[in-house]
Amino acid sequence: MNSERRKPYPFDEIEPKWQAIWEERQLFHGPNPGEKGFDPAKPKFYVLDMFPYPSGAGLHVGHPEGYTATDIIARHKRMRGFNVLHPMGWDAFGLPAEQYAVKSGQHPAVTTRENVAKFKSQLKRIGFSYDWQREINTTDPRYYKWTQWIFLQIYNSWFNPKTKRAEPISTYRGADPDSVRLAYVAEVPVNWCQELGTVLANEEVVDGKSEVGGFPVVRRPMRQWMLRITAYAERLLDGLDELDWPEGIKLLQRNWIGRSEGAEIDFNIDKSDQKIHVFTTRPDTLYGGTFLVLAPEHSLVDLIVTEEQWPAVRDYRERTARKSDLERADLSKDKTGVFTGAYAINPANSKKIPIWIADYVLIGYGTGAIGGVPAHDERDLEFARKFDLPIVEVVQPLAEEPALGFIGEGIAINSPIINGLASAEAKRKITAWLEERGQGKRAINYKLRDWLFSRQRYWGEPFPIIWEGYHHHSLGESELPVMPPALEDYKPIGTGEPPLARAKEWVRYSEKAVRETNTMPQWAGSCWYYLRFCDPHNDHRFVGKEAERYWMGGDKQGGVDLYVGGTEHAVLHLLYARFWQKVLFDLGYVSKAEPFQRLVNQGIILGEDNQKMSKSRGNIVNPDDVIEQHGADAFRCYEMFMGPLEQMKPWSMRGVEGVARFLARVWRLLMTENQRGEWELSSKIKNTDSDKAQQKLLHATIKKVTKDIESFSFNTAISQMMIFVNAFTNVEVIPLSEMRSFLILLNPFAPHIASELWERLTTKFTDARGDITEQPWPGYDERLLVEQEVEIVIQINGKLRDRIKMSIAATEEEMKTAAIANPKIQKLVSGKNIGKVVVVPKKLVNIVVH
RNA sequence: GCCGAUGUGGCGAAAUGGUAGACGCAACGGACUUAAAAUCCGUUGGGCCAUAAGAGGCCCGUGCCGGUUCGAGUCCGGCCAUCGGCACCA
Repeated sequence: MNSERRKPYPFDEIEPKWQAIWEERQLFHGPNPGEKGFDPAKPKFYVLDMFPYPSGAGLHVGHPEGYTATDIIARHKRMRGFNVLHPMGWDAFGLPAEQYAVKSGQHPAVTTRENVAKFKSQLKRIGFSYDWQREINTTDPRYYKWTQWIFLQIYNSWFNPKTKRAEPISTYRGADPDSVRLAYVAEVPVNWCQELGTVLANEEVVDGKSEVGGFPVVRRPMRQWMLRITAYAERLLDGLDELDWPEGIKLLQRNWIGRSEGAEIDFNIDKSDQKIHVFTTRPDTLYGGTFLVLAPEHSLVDLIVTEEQWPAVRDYRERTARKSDLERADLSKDKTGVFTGAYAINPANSKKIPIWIADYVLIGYGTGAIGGVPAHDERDLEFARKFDLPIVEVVQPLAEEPALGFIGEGIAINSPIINGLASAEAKRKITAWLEERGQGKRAINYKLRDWLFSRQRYWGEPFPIIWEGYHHHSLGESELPVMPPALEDYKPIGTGEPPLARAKEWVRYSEKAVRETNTMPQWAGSCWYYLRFCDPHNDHRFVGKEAERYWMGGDKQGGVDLYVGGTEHAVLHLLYARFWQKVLFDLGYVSKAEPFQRLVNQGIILGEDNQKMSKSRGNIVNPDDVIEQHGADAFRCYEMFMGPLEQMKPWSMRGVEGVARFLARVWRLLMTENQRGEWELSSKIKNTDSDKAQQKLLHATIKKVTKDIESFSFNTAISQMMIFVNAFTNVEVIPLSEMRSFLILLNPFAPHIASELWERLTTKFTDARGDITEQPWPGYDERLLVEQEVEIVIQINGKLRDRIKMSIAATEEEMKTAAIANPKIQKLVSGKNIGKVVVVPKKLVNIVVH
């Protein structure tokens, strides 16, 4: 006897069978315009998953959560007559493959190929209906050729502040085009990670440590490629309003962009021609400005510091430079700083105020200089108290509270020009006053920084750039793709020079020119992959015009109609991709300014212990094991049945079993086991009419499942299907057409079992043709859902007291009369005064008594 | 510190301002079986009353406190807790 427990239904046979059929018939290929099989009458629907980084660990249960949701939508939309684009690919440049290469000497491409193969087989095993003809891989030269090409478009563009659009650099009339390109080189303080041997984007640094690996990150000035994303700050912010995204994600992006309105004020320096520009959101507090603070790295420091103060300033700057971001941001520590010896003139009252440097002022925000207003800013107050600087109150709070330390809006005091004005008015007036005198202007500031776009890594896209001395030039389109050289050693050099610099032959481009040796960050490939999916094999263009217009165009709905993925990309990928899309839009290459019309985030799946899954906790669930035991359909359905998609929720193996039982019940509803232990179609299935109650249940089920799919309530859709199946256990006759309709509803969730049962029905009955995937989605008849009799709830003062059955047609008056006449109610209200009686038709009667 | 999300049985969760706990898990009881598994049937928020039994009845209950309403898990105000994001952003 086989010791292995018998499978409750033969998912291990039918799942591979249907996966092979789908592949062989290429059922899920969505044709492009002009392609064979393209039907222009069908509306398009582009449903996209965030493509994975194919790590060596393989798929975890978090990936298929979003993927199952999009698969349900994709299968549903196809059955509703849409031409569906549902692709999958690989975001395969990245650190793990490179680090493995450093250790093993194996080329990252080999590791990547293996990992992709594993991921792909795992995804296929779950039965996702991807159009595999459109598979892409960001590390494929045929793909990154176009990533490099897009970089060249960015490099060869500038942002025209008049039109607020990117334009070809040839339209720039200034002297130095290199100073305005959207891709430029700058010597900037960057996040340098010694351990990784590379610089990182702000977005890749978490709590002063690298997001990958958790290694310390320090600030260090280096020459790097930057993308001028700040030029798009306003448009990136405004564009959010029109998007159908979770408000929380929009907010994260808004906060990341961090728009502040205020003024830039020019302070003259005593005994110097230099001016210090200061950004403030509170120009109304100018009279309270009793000192200035520059960031230690501020370029004016060298010019204004007095001889006497120079040693202290130099010392302080050195100490600051050594600090990691984490140390510098440590709020618990005291404020530190050094007096420069120089003084500025407060333009409001012409008073001389001292200029300090302090590391609580950041070089990266605003102008890297602030006006210290200690009475109305916590940090300035702390600083002033520590160094005994004067404090002047200039805002009177409206409520009874002390003015000192008050940071809200109130009434201006001790400020001759604006005394008595409310803060908002005071801001306007003082800004206008400054503007008249050429001492300042209205200004908007963003937290968003330009995007540090170069990395000192091997496993990334090389830049299509060459250098002649200190001048960079772009390579021609015909020279793409620029492929990385073969290397023996992938290790970072450690000095900040990229590993590509080792390939001396490759670096030498010509007599005079050398290649850029930095590579692009991992985000580059994912910034435009959704475009490539529209036309993945095009050798002449990054995406064909017609294909782009068809899939990414459209009127109200546009671009990717539905994008599903985790919140971890809220400010990284999703911001970068929007930025590239806008540049390409400005240059006329794409139809829409926004790539992702609708975004849905799936929640994190926790381990059974309610903790985040991790190797160290040993609570990781491997999808392969689940599929082995319960089948892909059960796996899919469980992932959807766990709870609302967006919500964080713990895994439960018991829960999987429950859903597996449901699918087994579906199987046994239509199949019985004969003497020889073979499954055959149940003889109870008859091609006859269903009874009233069954009909009603079916139509209620169609309605609920349809609506729930549309609203992403997959868990309740499955509940409804369970109710449907439960109603048919132990019935004598199983009506064929009801089962047909039910299988269609089940198909997006559990496509293998639905396909198999459909096929088995079709071999015996001739009422339908073709595979289940070709069937149209069933409609429902609202009239069948209407009850003849409804249960009316009777409440007294809002409390449930009794229920009665009444005809659906009962009038409000009849309901009221029946409720009051009810003996139980009579007993309860006797001796009391009946007041208002609220009647909700078909639902309830509430009697108010006192 | 600021911003956001979430709080409902033993557990995952359902509930257009109108019967709280659908559906599933777990648990318990029963049928089938030599036995177990599987399957099927039933019970299952808490407390109290009642009864030979079967019914039946009452009170409390959606994090806490208040409010609006005939009626609040749902709306409003204030708190608490958990999770996530940002964090000296001038």
